[in-house]
Amino acid sequence: MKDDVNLTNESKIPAHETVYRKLRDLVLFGEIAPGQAVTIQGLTDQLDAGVTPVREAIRRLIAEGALDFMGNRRVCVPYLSVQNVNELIFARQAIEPQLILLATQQATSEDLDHLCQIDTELDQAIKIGDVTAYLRRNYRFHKSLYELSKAPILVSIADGLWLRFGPSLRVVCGRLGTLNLTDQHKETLSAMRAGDAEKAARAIREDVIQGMEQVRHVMTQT
Amino acid sequence: MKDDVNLTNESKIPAHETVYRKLRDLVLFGEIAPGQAVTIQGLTDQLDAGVTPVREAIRRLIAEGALDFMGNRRVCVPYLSVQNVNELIFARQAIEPQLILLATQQATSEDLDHLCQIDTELDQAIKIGDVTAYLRRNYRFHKSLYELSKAPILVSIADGLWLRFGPSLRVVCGRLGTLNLTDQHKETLSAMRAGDAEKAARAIREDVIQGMEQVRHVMTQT
DNA sequence: CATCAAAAAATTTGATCATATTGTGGAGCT
DNA sequence: AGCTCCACAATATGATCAAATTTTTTGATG
Repeated sequence: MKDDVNLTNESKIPAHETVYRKLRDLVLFGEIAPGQAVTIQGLTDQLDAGVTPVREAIRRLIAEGALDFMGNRRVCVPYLSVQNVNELIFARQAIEPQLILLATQQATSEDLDHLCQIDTELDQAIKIGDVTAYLRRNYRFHKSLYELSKAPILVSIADGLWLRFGPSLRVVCGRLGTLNLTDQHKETLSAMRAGDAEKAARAIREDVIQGMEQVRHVMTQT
Repeated sequence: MKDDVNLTNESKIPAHETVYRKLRDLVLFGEIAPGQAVTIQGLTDQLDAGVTPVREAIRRLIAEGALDFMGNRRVCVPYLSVQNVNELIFARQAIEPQLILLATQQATSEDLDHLCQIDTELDQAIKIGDVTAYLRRNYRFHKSLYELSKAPILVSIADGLWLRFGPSLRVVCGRLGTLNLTDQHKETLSAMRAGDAEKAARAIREDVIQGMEQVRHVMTQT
């Protein structure tokens, strides 16, 4: 074992788990661009971890579709084809409104307050033009929202979808900036507060379509 | 390295990949029952593989939701709650008809012939009462059908769903036998042959509902 | 100057071993 | 008898090393 002089050692969570989360964030928030190769040795240096945990983390990400295993033992973040974008649009429209429907039935007033706070922080990031903060908070908003549904399988599907189009969101922001970003978060939350599940679901569908159309637009330009 | 005296060595595919597929089949076709624990050492013996490939395979299956990582480093095939079954019903209804829609547009006459052949073999398995063959061929029918859609992301989602309810299908057959199994495969194929994508999609939706209702029925009995 | 072959470097893959953690069974105590 | 505590067994985790495979570099030849 590598001698671990880390005194603040939270040795509850295994290394392959922390490596997984770090690598996942790198992909999800576009810090590793689409098309970019991911080598196992490169990650052991970058994340300061052993080779065994890194390998397991990579396998997990491949299984989730976040990484692509090119036949000749080379791994990279996948490009999205136009076809792929269309699939993602369909899948998100199919799944995420349903999550909102369920979430509306489950949400307490405190839950909605918390979401509202995240959304405020999100708006701050947009105003400053902080792309990284925007991406992280936008993800956190949706993830927190969906988890209210108490529907773990549907949440994991939605999460898997984010992992696929996440890298492209940064590309979109790099091309279009954060200023002309619009979302339907306020409309969603107010509908949820009113208990109007259908309206909240429609608002999220709008949000999804708006976001994905921007992705489609940038993708087809290439 | 373990000395490999295997002369018919198809050394193209790495060990972790073959282990993954074997283990995946074990789960998918219910050879490992829901609730049953999966130990890494148990699998190295059972599958005659090293510990490293087995570990990576397990991580992959966990990522796909086929295995469940209990906090205390114990891994097992998950039970399905009633809530889970409802989620699966929703997700399958949302995704699989769309795959049929796309598949109908893409399918050639030879594709449909091939599917028809699989379906015939499937009927044979039902008639004989061979549960294992039924499960494998039923999966193969749907998987082959969906792959015609040329929509890899949606296919991978559908595949992930099968991985979750697959183990329960064997339980269902064990409880109800194969004799009173009905499906909408013939209707689906004939609609596809006629180019009626909508009708084919409706037929598959029926097939999905019928199958999942049986699962729901058996699950709620417990 | 381009092309192809061989050597070298880098990287993945899988086995093995040391360590840590968890679960279990039994001894001893009240 | 019932309970606690400790020792032992089983298992997971992560580092390290050897082998294999792939990519890159180098050099030679037309």
